[in-house]
Amino acid sequence: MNYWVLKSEPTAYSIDDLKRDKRTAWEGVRNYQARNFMKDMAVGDLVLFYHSSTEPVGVAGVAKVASLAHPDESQFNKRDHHFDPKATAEKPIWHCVDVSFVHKFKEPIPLGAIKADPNLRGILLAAQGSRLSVQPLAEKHFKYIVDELA
DNA sequence: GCCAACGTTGGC
DNA sequence: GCCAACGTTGGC
Repeated sequence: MNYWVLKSEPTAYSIDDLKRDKRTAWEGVRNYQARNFMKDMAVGDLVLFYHSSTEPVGVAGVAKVASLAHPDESQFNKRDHHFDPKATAEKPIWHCVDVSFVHKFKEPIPLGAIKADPNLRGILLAAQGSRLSVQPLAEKHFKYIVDELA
């Protein structure tokens, strides 16, 4: 079992939206590295749901991978902001997994607390210039955040 | 709103 | 295949 971080701007899609929807396709990722990580995901993998561009930025809760990667439908939709003219149904370019809601933390764990914690040294989330919206996460870091910080 | 970091594009 | 220009991300 593997662990991951998924970032989202809460104005676009928040953990409350996921709580309401229970499950959603994680569409709109348009970065090859992030896409490749989603292809590596397995059903049941656990995910930290991270809120970016908000106050405070940080981990808002836990989600779970609910499907293997499948073609991201938004790449085919001309009206969608994430439309990709180079993608075809036969040769889709972008893939996404479904994720389901697990838990929302009472208070989000601020990025600052994650950066300051020596137990989380090396976590990709705290790395300088870490813009990737889908990131792998060490099991020990996942457990520490959920068990000790949440 | 600024800007550093990073990814992508495209001319050569 | 290099690399400058450009676009995007995302913390601050």
